[in-house]
Amino acid sequence: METNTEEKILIAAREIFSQRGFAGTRMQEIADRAGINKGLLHYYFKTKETLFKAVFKEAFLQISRKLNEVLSSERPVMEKVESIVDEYLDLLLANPNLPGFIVNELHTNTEAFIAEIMSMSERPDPSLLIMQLHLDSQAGKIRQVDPFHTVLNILSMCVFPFIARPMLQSMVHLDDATYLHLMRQRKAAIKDFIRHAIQSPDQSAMS
Amino acid sequence: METNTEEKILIAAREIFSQRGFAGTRMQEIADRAGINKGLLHYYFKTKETLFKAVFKEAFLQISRKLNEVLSSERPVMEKVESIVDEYLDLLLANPNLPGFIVNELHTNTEAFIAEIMSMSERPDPSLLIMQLHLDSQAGKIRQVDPFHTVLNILSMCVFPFIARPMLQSMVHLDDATYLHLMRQRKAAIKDFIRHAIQSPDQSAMS
DNA sequence: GTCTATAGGTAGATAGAC
DNA sequence: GTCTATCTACCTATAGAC
Repeated sequence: METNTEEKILIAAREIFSQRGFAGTRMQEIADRAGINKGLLHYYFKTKETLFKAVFKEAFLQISRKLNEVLSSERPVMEKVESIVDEYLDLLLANPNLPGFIVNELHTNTEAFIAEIMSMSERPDPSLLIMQLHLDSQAGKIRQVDPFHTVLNILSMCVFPFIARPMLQSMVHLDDATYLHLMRQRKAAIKDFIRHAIQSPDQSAMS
Repeated sequence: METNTEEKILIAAREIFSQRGFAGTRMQEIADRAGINKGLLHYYFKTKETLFKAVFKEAFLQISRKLNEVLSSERPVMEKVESIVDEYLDLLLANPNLPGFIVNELHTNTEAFIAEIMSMSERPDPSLLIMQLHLDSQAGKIRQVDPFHTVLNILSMCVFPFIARPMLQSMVHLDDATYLHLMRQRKAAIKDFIRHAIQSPDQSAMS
């Protein structure tokens, strides 16, 4: 229950920045949410940009660390793919507007700003998984697929529903509870979809 | 070659708003891009919000019209799915940052604002396709799949790569030309992926 | 460390000449 | 219709009291 001021500011800043974006955020709103005044904000974080970078870096690291963790593990390809879906969806369910925040800021801001942010943290690297898919594909262990597009398909199915949530919810008129319920079903749905999409013909005949 | 002032403004506004978002856009920047001054902007569009709504409505209509057009056609399910991928990707390739713009604004702005925008234009309605998938699934014409998640998977694979472009390009270090080249390959890659993911076991044994 | 008050700059919008 | 000049409001950041 002991939350110091700096932590209170960061908590508030995470919420506001991730919801409104950098340009749409007012320092006043962060101060209000944190239960302090504007002056104190600048005492802890000299500028709006400083505070934003702290929040964004943290968010980006959360995503990229998790992604790298699963992408670089040495397991067999289908196991690995399934663990990507499982673990990545866990992260997204716990932080539903993380990907929207990141993608939005990378899209809105200048390239210099992006480059600076990117240099702060290791980028996710899918090349090992792509290589694995390529080899297994050659060896006939999975169906002949384009490895790059396959990885992209997997990421798409996991992340997109969270980014496009407002759009999707208005399309099908789902309340928040129902939407989250569907997201929790997605792990199974995505893994099933992928399995059938990439399994070799012999195996699919057996199923 | 005859472009009147209103059209020049709209062209400039499309570019700036879709790149920087509503909050990040300066009227001055739009005026500069259009080659006119701020005063004239307000002569044609009373407020920044008026101008934004004109631009956003147009963008949203472009997406939803195309989507509805394919979603509501009366063709057999696999044909329909393939035409969604084909036609939707054509639209996205012609307007690469359309989805990022829309998703970003729906995410950043208040619910009241979103509701107002949504009421302006018919929403895309996937229920017919969901129903078709359900029936074909029951009838054994395709594999037993969850129709909702299947539709979501299809949309995800089409749209996500465009929304997450800056993120993806930095992950794999692709220049713009290479990235666009990969996007043009996606039609085939996605259709292949879907086909194998939802085809019934009998058919897959034959392939 | 925390507050109030305010400086300094910028952005949206208007007024008025041409 | 198009321009320049300006008003007004707001927002980041700082100064200074406690």
